[in-house]
Parts: sequence; C-alpha cells; structure tokens
Amino acid sequence: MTLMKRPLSKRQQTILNYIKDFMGNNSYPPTVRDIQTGCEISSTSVVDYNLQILQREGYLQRRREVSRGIELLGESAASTLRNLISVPVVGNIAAGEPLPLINTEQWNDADFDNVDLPPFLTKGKENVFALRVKGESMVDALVGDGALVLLEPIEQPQNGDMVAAWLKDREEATLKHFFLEGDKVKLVPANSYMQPITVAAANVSVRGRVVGVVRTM
Amino acid sequence: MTLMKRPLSKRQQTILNYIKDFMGNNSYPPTVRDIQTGCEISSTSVVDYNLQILQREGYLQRRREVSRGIELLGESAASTLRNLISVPVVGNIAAGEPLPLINTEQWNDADFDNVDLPPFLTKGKENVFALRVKGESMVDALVGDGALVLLEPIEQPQNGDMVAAWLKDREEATLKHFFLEGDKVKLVPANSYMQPITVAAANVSVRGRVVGVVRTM
DNA sequence: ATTGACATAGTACACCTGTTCTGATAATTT
DNA sequence: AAATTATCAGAACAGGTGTACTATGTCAAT
Repeated sequence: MTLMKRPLSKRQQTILNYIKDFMGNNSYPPTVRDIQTGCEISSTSVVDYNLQILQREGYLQRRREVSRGIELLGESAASTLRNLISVPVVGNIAAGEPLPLINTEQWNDADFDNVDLPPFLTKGKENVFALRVKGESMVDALVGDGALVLLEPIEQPQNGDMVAAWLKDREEATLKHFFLEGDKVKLVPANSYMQPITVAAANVSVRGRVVGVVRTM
Repeated sequence: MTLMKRPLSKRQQTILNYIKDFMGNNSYPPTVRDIQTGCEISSTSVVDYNLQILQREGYLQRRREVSRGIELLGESAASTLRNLISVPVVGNIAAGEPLPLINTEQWNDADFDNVDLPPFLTKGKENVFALRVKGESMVDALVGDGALVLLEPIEQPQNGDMVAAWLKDREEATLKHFFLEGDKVKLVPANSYMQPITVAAANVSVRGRVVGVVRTM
C-alpha cells in the first residue's frame, strides 16, 4: 500500500538533495542556515517553510527546537541508518589447517577484512572475530564451505558451549559442543547423527566460543 | 602498525559510549550539553575537556564552532550508521509444518518481527523475507533449530539454487538444491552424506530461493 | 611540604540556530 | 477581475551552543 505523494517543487527537491549530500559528507545534518546558503535561498523562513512541507509529505522528520534536528525518512534516508558492529575476518577454519592465533589485546581492524554485522548477531560481546570456513570438514557442525563463524575469544568455556578448538595431537581444528568431564573433554557435534569424541583435556586448545554463523548463497 | 592508545578514563569511556548510543538513536550527534546531562556531568567545560582528549587520542573528530560537530572515528565509527536492510520474519519452517504463503505485493513490515541485516546478506535483492527454523528437520540443509533462513520470493528457480519448497503429497516443507529434469524435480541436500529425492514437478511448490542463513548461539 | 600534571566546577560570553511575525509576490482558482 | 492559495523576503527574538576563563580538588613524584 503505497501512499500517493504530491510532486515536490523544484526548490523542495533541491533542499532534499542538499540534505542527503550534506549528511553523506558530514555525519551530522545541516542547520537551517546551512541549507539556506547551500541552496542559495534568501531567507531562513523559506527554508523552514519548505522543511515543513517536506515533513508533512513524509520525506523527513524534524525535532522541534533541536539544532540540526533533521532525520531523513523512507527511501530518502540513504536507507535505514543503524549501528553496525565491524567484525574482523582474521583467518580460515578447516580441519586440516592450523587455527590462527588471535591476540585480543591489540589487533588492528585495519589489518583484516571486516564484515559489518547487526548487534544481535554478536550478542553485544566485545572483541568478536570471524573465521571463514574452508571446505566441507565442518559439516558435522552444520556449517558449510564459505560460511562465516563468529567467535568470542574465550579459553574457558561453559559446558555445552559450541567452541572452536585445536586438537594438538591430531593437528586438527574442529567446531563442537564442549563438555568437561574430569580431565577429559567430550566434544559433541551439532549434528546428532554424528558421533562425539572424547580426548584428554590437555590436548584441547579452545580458541573461542561460537556466538553465531552467517552464510550467503 | 598499531599505535598505542592511552587507556581512557572511566568518564571518557562513559562519554564515548553515550555518543555512540546517542547517534544510534538520533541520526545526529549530541551537543556538549546533551552529553553533560546524559552522563551526569556538572559542567560543560568538563565535557569539552574530555572531548579534547578523545579527539587527541583519535577516537573522534570535532568541527570547531559547529553545533553537534562530532564525528566518530576508527572502530568507534565502524559501529556507526551504515545501511541496514529490514527483513520481516514471516513465519516458521519445519518439515511437518505448512510453509506460510507470502504475498509479496502487499505485506506490511509492521505485521511481523523484523531483523535488520547488512546488505551483503541479502545480496541487494528486493522483498527478502526470513523464516525461522523449528526443530532439527532441516539438518540435511546444514541448518539447525532457531536459525533464520533468508529467502528471495521466486517460483521459477535456476538449477542448483537452494530453495524452500512445499511437497504437496507428503505435506512436507524442505530446504534443498533444486534441479529440474524433464517433468521431475531432483532435490539434493546440502549435506552430501544424505540422499537426494526425485519427485514429480507438479508436486513441488517452490516458495523462495535461499540467499542466506544466520544463526546465533 | 611542594610541585606539577590531571581532572573537575562554576560562570560568562559571543555567536549559532530554530522559530515567529509581518509583508510582499506569484500562481491558481472562482 | 477578484479571491484564494502557495511561495518568498526580511527582520527580529529567545534560547541553544561551543568556547574560554578562573578556581578548586586529586594524586603521585620529588
């Protein structure tokens, strides 16, 4: 159900475009007087007048008495602007390949490719990083080739957590549910058709807790 | 080359978080006095003082003499304002449960829960919707309980596409790779350990093409 | 005890900025 | 032509807003 919008006047178009452009460059909206000079309008009242119309027609929202209180709406909004968490893709994960060592203290986001994810995927955790799955060796964790595994750097998981771990003797990386049983660790695949394995605790190096998985086709 | 940043004081952390939060909610940065009241600071000069430090340490950039002239930098900015696509979660998918019928023409986002996703997950497709996986009946598609399947509404898939389909005679929903072979359709699980099935084309009602999967733990 | 760097408070100023008011002009309708 | 509506111009006001100044308190090193 699309509502019929009146066509905008030339001046209203100019103002709307100016606001979009300004916000693209400045990270904050323009003032009435920014728009005035930017669009070569003689009076602030004219700007105010047309902003009222743009608001009434649903192109933007104004906060009364607030400087720069302009919010673009709908398709005018360069789209919906929201918080995104930038997550570094620090390496790959595959059964045969060593897990990259992550130095949580001082990594530089600029050193890696980053993916921007909505906060609900990272659960608000700090220092979340991502590993890209190579090959089909992780299918027992319901994770296929090319997927991104989101990890929270943790070395002491709770029982039941899904973890990325390095099995020292087998020289093998794996994604499994973690259960500590005495001095042994039971690793249970997410896919219940597959068998758990039990190994010595000293043999397991947990690199992180899985907080999410994303995959594109 | 990571540059060593001095640790921020408690108050500087508070201010920085407040700015992030404010910009997440308001589409424009806060004023000095917004920060003052928001962080319960007694004087604007204290805010100014700490903003200078945050600028010197590279966390943000200030535009002199400009109201709300604050721009977050670095990883602070990474979590700031990008395009997000709002995707409606229109129902569930489970083997035994009917697939909800989607009327692409006129759905109202307000009628459903929505998840906001970065564009790389929706591949820029229009009208992407999501189904939440119930139970373990989709494990052959490498999708577990609780995951969200992102679908592009399509009734005529290409061979090889992963589709959500309804098998009319079995009254069963499924996620499989689609191959048209004459008047029959071969449906191949993503997990190559499982067996494909072949059914009459007339018996398959394709509801959408899978463009992505997201899962949180 | 003294110093000096760091942090906070309170106050004040000059300019910024949204808003309003009055009036004029152009476009459209009656 | 007259009336009505839409748009613009100029000016002014009140409160918002960045910034500067001085004074005070804290804390570690000397």
